[in-house]
Amino acid sequence: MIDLRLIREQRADLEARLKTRDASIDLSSIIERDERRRELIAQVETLKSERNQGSQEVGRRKRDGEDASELLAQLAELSDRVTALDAELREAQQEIDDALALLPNVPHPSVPAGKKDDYVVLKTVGERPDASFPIRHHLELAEEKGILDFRRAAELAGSRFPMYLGNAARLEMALIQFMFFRHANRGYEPVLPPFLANSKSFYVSSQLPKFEDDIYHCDRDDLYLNPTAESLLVNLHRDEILDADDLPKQYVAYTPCFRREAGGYGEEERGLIRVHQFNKVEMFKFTTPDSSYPELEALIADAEGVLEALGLHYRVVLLTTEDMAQQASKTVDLEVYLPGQGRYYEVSSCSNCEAFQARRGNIRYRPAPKEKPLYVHTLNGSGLATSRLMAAILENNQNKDGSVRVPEVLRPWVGVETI
RNA sequence: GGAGAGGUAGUCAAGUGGUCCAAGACACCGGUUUGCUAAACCGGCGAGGGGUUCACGCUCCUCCGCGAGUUCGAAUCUCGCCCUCUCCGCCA
Repeated sequence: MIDLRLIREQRADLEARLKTRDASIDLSSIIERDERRRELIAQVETLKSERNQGSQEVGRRKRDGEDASELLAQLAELSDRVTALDAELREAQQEIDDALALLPNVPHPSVPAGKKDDYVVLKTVGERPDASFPIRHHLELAEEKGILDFRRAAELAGSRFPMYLGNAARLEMALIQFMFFRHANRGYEPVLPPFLANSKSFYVSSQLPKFEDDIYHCDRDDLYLNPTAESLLVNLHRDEILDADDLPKQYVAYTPCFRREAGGYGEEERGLIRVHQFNKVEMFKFTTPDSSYPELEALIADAEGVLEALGLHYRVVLLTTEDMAQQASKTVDLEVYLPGQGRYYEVSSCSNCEAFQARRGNIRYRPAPKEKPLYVHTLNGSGLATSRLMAAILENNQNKDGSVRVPEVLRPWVGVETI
């Protein structure tokens, strides 16, 4: 969430920047409630101070055997007023918190203002595959080979759940292993977190309260299924004050990801493009504020390294203000080209959330001994999501006879050169 | 799931209704002494919020797992919940 003090002190500038994300944003009601809140604080604290002094006087009189009955009556009345004002204050605070929870993060100045399609292509790497023969859609090809079976998966769980069989299962596990160990061997602490978590955790990541419809919920236990390990990893240091010397702290996790995709999807997202369950290797960093943007560049480079190692053609895209997730200040996507679809698809999203999540999760660091703790910056990046990678490999590495070349780096796990 | 014990500041830990405005120790920071290191001694040392100040600061409120309640007053009493440990049950 955004710092309330900043809203109070730099309202005009802040509001202008937020409107580039959502033109309907208006900070006036938050400002008014904050003024009311501070008035109440001043009143209630004066009364509490009086009450505390009075109560101490009661204690003294009782010890000294003096009469305190008149004072007690006054204090009882005082205490009632405190209770009433406290309730009013709580309400004002809650209204402010609720409003703040829905505001998006302030976009970084380098982020282009505009709609989804106004994205900026920062660079393009590699070449599209040789189109001397018609490339087949990954779904047709995989079903023909019997290595992807959505029909049987639907019997188990409904539509849009994948079932990998045989060489697809091997390839999927190989991708996970390859990416997980690659990052783990390059300075990211490996983590296998719980795959379910409570509402507080998803509030910190900012999936809640705004995007509740997008995630699965287990009613009986009041737990949510992980939609992205970002949500889990950001909670790793919740309510902690980290040592400046330990920053940046960087982690890599493997988790399955579950998404309801409540909005639905069209024909162009057949197959593995948009599914309720997919596997993802996620990178996450906790950094100091002044190093978070250099760390974002490093994060993007680490994600790119995977695509380069797999030999896939991709481009790097800077998202616009309207297209970013609520918590992000700046987001760069890696998009891989799928010749079967004739377009690029996101396989990684790397964001700097600055202090937005840190403030929600109370994640701080101490710049130097004795100095006041400050909020860290948090960054997340897929490194990468497997389902679309699988589609990318099936389409990009296709041979004329329908066989598929297994990328060199995955062969130790897959065990064969072609599928 | 059942029974019991517990949760206090960075760590350990005292505290069972009123100078608790949370003792003490360790760790950490500064200083004194000192061939060096160490030790000893002295001092400092939690967080959030409000007010005030150019600022250093001063001042008030809140926080003893979380949330309600009783009371003039709660770390302390009551209720609910969460977590940890031990034992039992179940189980990959």
